[in-house]
Amino acid sequence: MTLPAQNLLDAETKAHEHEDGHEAELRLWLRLLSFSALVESQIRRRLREDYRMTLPRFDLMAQLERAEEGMTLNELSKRMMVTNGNVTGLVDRMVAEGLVDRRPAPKDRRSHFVRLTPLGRQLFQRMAGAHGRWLAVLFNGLDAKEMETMMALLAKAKQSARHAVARGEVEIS
Amino acid sequence: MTLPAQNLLDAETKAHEHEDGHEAELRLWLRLLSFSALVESQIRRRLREDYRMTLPRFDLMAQLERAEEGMTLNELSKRMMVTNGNVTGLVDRMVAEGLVDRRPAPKDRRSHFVRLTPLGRQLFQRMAGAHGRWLAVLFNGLDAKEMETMMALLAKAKQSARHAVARGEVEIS
DNA sequence: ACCCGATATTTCAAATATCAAATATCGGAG
DNA sequence: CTCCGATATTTGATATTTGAAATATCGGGT
Repeated sequence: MTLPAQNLLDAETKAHEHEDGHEAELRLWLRLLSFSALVESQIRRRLREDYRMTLPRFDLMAQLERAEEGMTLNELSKRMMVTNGNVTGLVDRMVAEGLVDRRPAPKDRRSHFVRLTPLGRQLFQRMAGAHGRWLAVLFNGLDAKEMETMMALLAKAKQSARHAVARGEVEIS
Repeated sequence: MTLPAQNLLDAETKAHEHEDGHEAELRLWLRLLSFSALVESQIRRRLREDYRMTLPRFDLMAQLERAEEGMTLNELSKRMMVTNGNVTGLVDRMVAEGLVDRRPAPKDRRSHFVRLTPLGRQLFQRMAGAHGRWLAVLFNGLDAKEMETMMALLAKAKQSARHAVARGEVEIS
């Protein structure tokens, strides 16, 4: 049996080094979020000012750029990691603007292929060049080796998160 | 005067080693985005399922948690890196739910302080614990040293981006 | 052929987000 | 004190986003 004094000490120690227990993960996550919000706001602003383009539309076009024949809405929504309904609305507006077109899939009457129109492709190419240059400026403070390290760590982190999700471990309270 | 053949070679070389020129930055940025989207979607889901809470509301509460007396809408919007109008709407809804309260600032009649209600504070504390545990599971694959490295690199990257923004370098086409 | 669970998309309501314009107040220069 | 540029917030229009439900089609088993 432990003495009352010992119990108090345990509790205090625990509360101190605990305070939550996962400080490092939280700080890392918050820092990642604030960095990406900063970069994103800049890209958003430049796209708007220089090309009258929104970031979601640009992202969608970027997905389509390498798919000559286009891809289904489903594949788009998976790659963009957004919901189906979201992509439907985005595509609707972009079709109206002539940036992409929708056509029935040949084999499967449930699905539609979306692809860049020549206009969309042409516009995207101009934007992509500028986008790359903006990123280069924003990441200017990192050298090649640091970027490589960060790539590797992000890959590892992503793997980790994927596994946790697949195993349903995030459910553990 | 260069020969036609030389011109062709130049153009080809340029196009090849160029192709954009900033591949590393782009890949790093995309990887960071996909990782954060993955983590975010998990946190969003757990908040909804376990606490009927949305991520924006949780983020707002997290900002208020350490400010006993609350803070102005302006400070909130800066910290959350979202627009003023966005915060106005969020606070409106959260006041209606009794999670936060709004009161006039004592000195400055333009501004209002927002702070957690006792109910909001109590709820946030439960959620924050779970949130930390979710993050710990998601980041499980990184050891302490790797997290530290990533923290440092993100700090450096953020500095870099800040400087670029401050100097208006992102404007360079 | 018919049923049925799975897949692809759309629809709908509500929330979130941006941007621009409007409103209110502040605080200092003259 | 008054004007005026700066600051704090709200408002309104529109776009984006989610989550859930509805619709349509697929494809295998019977």
